[in-house]
Amino acid sequence: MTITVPVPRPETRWTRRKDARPAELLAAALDLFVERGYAATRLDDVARRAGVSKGTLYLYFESKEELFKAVIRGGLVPAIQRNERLVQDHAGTMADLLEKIIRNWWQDVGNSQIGGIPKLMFAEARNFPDLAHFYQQEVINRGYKLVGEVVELGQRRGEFPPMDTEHATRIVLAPLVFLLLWRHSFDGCDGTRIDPEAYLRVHLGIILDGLRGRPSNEPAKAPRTAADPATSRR
Amino acid sequence: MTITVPVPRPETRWTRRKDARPAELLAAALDLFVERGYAATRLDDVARRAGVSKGTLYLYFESKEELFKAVIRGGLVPAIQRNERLVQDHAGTMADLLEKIIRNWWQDVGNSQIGGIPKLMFAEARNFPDLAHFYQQEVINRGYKLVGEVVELGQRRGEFPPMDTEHATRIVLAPLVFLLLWRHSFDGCDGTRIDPEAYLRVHLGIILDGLRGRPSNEPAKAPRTAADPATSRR
Amino acid sequence: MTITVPVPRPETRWTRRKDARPAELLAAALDLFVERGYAATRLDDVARRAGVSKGTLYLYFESKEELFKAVIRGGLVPAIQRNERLVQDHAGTMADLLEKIIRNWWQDVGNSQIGGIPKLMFAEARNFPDLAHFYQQEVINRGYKLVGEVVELGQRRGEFPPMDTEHATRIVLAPLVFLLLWRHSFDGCDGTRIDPEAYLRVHLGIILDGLRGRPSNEPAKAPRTAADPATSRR
Amino acid sequence: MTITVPVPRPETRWTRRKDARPAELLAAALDLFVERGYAATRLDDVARRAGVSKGTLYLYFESKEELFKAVIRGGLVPAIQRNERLVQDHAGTMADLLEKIIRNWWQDVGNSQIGGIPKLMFAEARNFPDLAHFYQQEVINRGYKLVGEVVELGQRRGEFPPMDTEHATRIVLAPLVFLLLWRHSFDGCDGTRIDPEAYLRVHLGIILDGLRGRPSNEPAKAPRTAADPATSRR
DNA sequence: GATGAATGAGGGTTCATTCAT
DNA sequence: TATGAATGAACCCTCATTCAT
Repeated sequence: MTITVPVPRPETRWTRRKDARPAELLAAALDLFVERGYAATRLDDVARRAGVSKGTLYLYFESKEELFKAVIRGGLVPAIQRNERLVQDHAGTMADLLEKIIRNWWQDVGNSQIGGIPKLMFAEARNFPDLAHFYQQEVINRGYKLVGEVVELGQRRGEFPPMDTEHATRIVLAPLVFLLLWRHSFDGCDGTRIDPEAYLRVHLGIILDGLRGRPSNEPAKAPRTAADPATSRR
Repeated sequence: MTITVPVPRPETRWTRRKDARPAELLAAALDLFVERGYAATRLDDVARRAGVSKGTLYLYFESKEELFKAVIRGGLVPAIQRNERLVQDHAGTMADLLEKIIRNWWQDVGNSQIGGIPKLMFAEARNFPDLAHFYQQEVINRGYKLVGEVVELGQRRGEFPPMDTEHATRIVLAPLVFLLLWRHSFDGCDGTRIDPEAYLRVHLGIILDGLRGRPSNEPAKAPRTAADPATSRR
Repeated sequence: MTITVPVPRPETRWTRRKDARPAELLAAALDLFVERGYAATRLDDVARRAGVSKGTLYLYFESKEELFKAVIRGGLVPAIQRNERLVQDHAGTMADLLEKIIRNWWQDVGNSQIGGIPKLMFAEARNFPDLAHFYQQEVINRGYKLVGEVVELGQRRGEFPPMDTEHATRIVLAPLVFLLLWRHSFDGCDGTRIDPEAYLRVHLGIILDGLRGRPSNEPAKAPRTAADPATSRR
Repeated sequence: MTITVPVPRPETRWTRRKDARPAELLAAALDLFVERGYAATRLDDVARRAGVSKGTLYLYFESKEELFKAVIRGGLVPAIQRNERLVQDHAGTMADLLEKIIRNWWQDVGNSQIGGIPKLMFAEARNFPDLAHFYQQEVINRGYKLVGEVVELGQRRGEFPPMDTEHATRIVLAPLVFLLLWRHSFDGCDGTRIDPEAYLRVHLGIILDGLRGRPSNEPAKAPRTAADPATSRR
């Protein structure tokens, strides 16, 4: 019915195809929400950043709250799904799997703006109970289950000793969450900047072997020289 | 307008020595800031909760921002100081010291309202750079240094293997921060509730020995009270 | 962008002869204006109800105000004209004529949506002076003159006693206007619903007996169909 | 508790006692609502007319809708009550009573701004169902009952002939309502202005002669010469 | 002629802040 | 010191109107 002719459209402000708008708006909103928080973000600014007028926002989102929800919904689930597939297909050790998951997750989430969503969610969970519920179902619980399965499988295989898997899973996840929060709050604020690669490497090392290290023969971790992680653990 | 009869009224609301006021106001403000976040907290509510009128707030704090800063400033420093003294006086193993610190900290911070401050600070750090700076100096860095010294000393004494102490310290702290954030956001929201005691115990266990546990013969760590974790985990 | 294939599509929505459009739009607008009032009616809704897009409205009406005026203008004049002809052609008593007029008018106006126009006009007269002027000229004055002539003729013929015809005419009309307003506002709102037939019958009875006086024992007025009112009133 | 000293207060803008404010605000709101209708009335204007800022409105009324409701509530009920008492205490004929009621009502309502409320209510009843309900209960039904009792008593006493009292009551009231609406809409718009006194006199004459029937030969009503109404009916 | 995405002025509402008492 | 009425800037949201397609 509608035929898009290859004529180069002069890109007037409101000739942009409707399909692109929501994504642009969500991107702008994500930026600002992450940067300033929910309340401090003015829809005027979101609109301006997306290059549209304020009213246009309301063609696509019913309210600020709905916009917020849409940002949350679109943001993290895909990254989780990727790792869910990874877990199903993985063949090697659980330690390797954990490393891969962490690496993936950092690539997908840590380096992009959506990594700022958890900060938002922690801040606003009590103000938006239904949204918190949604987030817990779709992000937290799925991520938790994902890692939990790895931990549990590791135990069953004898790779990890028996333990309280529920809490152990949380301990595995906590430093990842912390890193995200840090990056979107204090990081660089005082000159201090956490190097994510190194931080994650150490996290993995500690998770696997603890501060006291593996009494076995090989060195758990070379402090700060940042040996090739693949080497340091084989 | 209101005529104060010269009868000595020893305990009316507004006869209270003014010294108590700031603390009452800060307590009320803390409650609400923690519960709702900075922007969503109305000074009206703070005043009402403190049992004063809105105008009175301005006798003690120049603005909402100043009130917020005062809340943050007053919040965590004392808890840190306690542990700083603990480190200086400690005699036993670093593992024991770590356990004590965590326990203290949970007692002081985890169970009180001030435990909600980190959530606030993460959320608002980018909106209040100077406050973030203060918080980083007075809370984060001091807490970091505190734990960092323990880790480092553990290494020098040979209790811990050599490692990247800076990141290791963060990995030790991250689950503590996470627990605080969780309690003031999602905890109980979905029926899921983290049991702090158990969580911290597992945390300590993992930190010290990792998921893979200590292959040697001695029990990883018997967290004070609890049954042998090996047991408790089936 | 949209390419119309030369296949003759005989009855698509937008192939309709443009002559029908204005009437459809006016009908939709009338419905909504009557239901919600001028300000609360959104052009979006008018367009949707007429099955066109919002922009199309502006092909036919310069503005919301013009649309409103068109609705009002088109509304009642035909009904008035019908009765004007009736008066000219009538042969019998004035009482009969009055009854016929009232009956006609209720048929034409009372049961249709245009009966809601007076409510609109009373509400908006002060906001649209020129429209009020038009309405007064074309509807009120003509209706007034119409009934006034009947009253006056009745007097001259001796059918009615002498009286202040101007106000008497208004008194004749007022209950008719009231009925219209009622139907489009409170009717049925509280369970109370005025039965127009009975109401009009009583009105006629009162008006006539008032105008003519009751010569004494004979039944006031037997409105066409209905059971003898004397009976119907116990 | 609060002692109002007789010192002439310099009448600063916001020293005005809180007690006076609501009435001032309601008066301003009434004026504007009546003049422009509900939607077209801006709270800014209401505030300005009352000599306060917009925010002040919200100290006294939760929303525009509540303000509207308050205007309605305060407006008409007292006038009704006055006539309710009148009915209870009345000793003479029902015709006299009706005349008094109409006269009172015009004094209380017709000449003041609150006479504009019915116009508002008819216009907005469908948009505010709960308000319509309230109005019907507190104003319409009470007024209806008031007049209905007079009519019914007149019948039982033989002063009026038997009739359908329910509708007859409405026919008595309709011209009164009409007059109010007229005054707040078209009156004077086209040069035409209804003289309330004369109009009401004629109304009464018609109603009574209709209700009582003409005793026979005496002239019902001298057209527009405005004979003393007391005379014209005895 | 018809569309519907885009606009932007305008109004209701909130709330930090002020200040006469 | 304490009050709380008053302020007014700011923000969310609506909707009549426009215009490229």
